[in-house]
Amino acid sequence: MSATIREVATAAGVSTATVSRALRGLPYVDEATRRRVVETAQRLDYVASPSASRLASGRTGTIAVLTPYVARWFFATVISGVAMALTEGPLDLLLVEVGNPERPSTVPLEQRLRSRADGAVAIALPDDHPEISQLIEHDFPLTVVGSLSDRVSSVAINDIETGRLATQHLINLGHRDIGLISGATNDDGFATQDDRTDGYNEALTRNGITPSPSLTSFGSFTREGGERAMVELLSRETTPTAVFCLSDEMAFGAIIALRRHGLTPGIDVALVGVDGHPQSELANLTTVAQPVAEMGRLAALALQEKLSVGESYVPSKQSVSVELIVRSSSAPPKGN
Amino acid sequence: MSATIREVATAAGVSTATVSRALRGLPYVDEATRRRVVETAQRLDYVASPSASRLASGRTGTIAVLTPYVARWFFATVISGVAMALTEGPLDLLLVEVGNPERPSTVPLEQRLRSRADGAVAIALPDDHPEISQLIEHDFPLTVVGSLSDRVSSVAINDIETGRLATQHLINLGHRDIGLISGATNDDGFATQDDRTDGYNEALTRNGITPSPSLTSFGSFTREGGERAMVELLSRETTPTAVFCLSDEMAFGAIIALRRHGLTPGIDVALVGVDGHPQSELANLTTVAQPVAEMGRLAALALQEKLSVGESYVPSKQSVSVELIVRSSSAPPKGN
DNA sequence: TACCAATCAGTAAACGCTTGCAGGATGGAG
DNA sequence: CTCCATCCTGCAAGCGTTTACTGATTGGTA
Repeated sequence: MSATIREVATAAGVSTATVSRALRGLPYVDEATRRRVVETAQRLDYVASPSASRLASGRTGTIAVLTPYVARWFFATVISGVAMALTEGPLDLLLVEVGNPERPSTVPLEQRLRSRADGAVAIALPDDHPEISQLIEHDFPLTVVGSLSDRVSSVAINDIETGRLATQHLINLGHRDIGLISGATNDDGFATQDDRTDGYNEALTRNGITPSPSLTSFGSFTREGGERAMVELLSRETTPTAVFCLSDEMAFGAIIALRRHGLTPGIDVALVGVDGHPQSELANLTTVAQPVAEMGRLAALALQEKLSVGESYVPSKQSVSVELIVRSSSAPPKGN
Repeated sequence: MSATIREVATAAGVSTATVSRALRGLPYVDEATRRRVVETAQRLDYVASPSASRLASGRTGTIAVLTPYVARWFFATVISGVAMALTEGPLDLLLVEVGNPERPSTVPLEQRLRSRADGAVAIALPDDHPEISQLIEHDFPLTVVGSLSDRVSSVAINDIETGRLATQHLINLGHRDIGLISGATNDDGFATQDDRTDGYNEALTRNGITPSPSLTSFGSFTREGGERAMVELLSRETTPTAVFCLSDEMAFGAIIALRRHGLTPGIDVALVGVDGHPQSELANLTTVAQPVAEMGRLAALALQEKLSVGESYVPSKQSVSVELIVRSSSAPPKGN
């Protein structure tokens, strides 16, 4: 195999303790000795065995990313943000699928992470998700992105404001019958969804419009779902002149549905999404953009902070700002 | 902390060796003993320390995914395919950024992986990429997806056929001046790109059309790049009536560029992409679709096969089939 | 009945680091 | 010149598993 610390020690004429200290930049090592050790290690192509140092030190030097999906844009982009933050240091990134309803896991999350990662950042998983909650109770260092939390550090946009912003934009354009394409129909605590919906309702109410449940449908945050949801809205008694989609991907689906019905987004039905998805420009989609990669980076940094501070760490809530990007999918209603 | 194997052993009234064997399902342990051990382990909430078993066994139970990008659709989707294959077993997935020109790494890849993963699957990295090549020379178990290789197992589409298919489609529609939006301008061995280009040239030649370098531009496989490349093509002396884009994302950029110039894809300029990107439907983009997630899954399976077989493993080349999906972005030239 | 193969279980030696502890220099202060 | 704090280094005890080996049963066979 590869050289061991003992071989390096022998070759450099020191003890393994000194090699260990020298290579990790610990104090109390003579500069000349350190140079000699480093040089020897290089010459022997020595790299410390992670398993051995993990076992001995109790630290794993890896952080886990917990995500329900890895290929969907939002999730993949957060992951890349985390990766970005990590490549600065020597930390490993362990990818763990969690909370994907289609592929439930058999082993409890806490057990899958124990002695395997020093901490984790969870993507779009609320802190009351069963597995996440369990993790927190075990005092597993955690940071969440995509939802705010009182229990652990979190990075997210203000979802209420986001909903308000998008809806107000449509109202300003003159729309009154504003539909909503939401996510999951079962209301099991998906805060993001609830908050955006609250913002939507708030904006309506504030402008003297009574929210109507008949203008809401659900698209499970997927393109296909968005398509179905739009079709459904189009088949309701009163059809909206504008629709607020809780994600760009659902908005993409909505666009496709409109097209199928011979309708044009922005002409026949105004559309606003959320995300700032790369393809929103292509789709001419008005959207409330969030700095997704940056959110991942911030979450990773917060986690590292927590890991280095230890016990006395105080959870922080970072709320990053969104930006309304207006494109031709949102325009005044036909009459105007 | 958590229970150790010794505590379980004591509690179950056996030796640690027996616990180890019982829990891992090894033979030569009495069924009654095994049950007792398993039950005890469960009761004590025991989970074997990965570091310890890795150190003792020499196996890491981890496979690394090497990728230049984690957020781009193709890469993210391959990763998800790998993850899919891994969740069947107890393997960890280590995510490693490699070969992203914008963020070069300081430590040699081989050292970053040594004793850290049992094997790796590399995404869209040719087997003659410096770091990958070095890995292969060190006999590090590797599988590549996105390019075929003679040195290690690989999963990919037939890129030549892909180029031919797309180009022939355009020719069949009646086009003669068929442009090409390729990837990187510097020809450092990106086989995928070269092969698709070969297929393009072949199709042209076979139909009596002489390929002209003045109809090629480069978009670095990004949307922005595709946009620039299209703008450039539109400014050439003879402008193509159709353009073959080596990726859907570049085609998206091309569409945007066309729109800026008041041109309509499929009417003024026919467009074909490669990938089967989820948003290709939204963009009405004709594309040569590849089963990306499946490719990731196959690569992961091949790697596991290699790991379990060992020395005598013979590298395999898996060529998965593509499918031309025709949409309105490709239509006969205006005159017809 | 004697013998052997197959099963089951335990002992203890790795695996390759980290780190508490202690000892030897060294140099400045008193 | 003595004393002490500081710096440097080595010793050796873990860290928690895995896995040869060895030994003890057991049951089948000749």
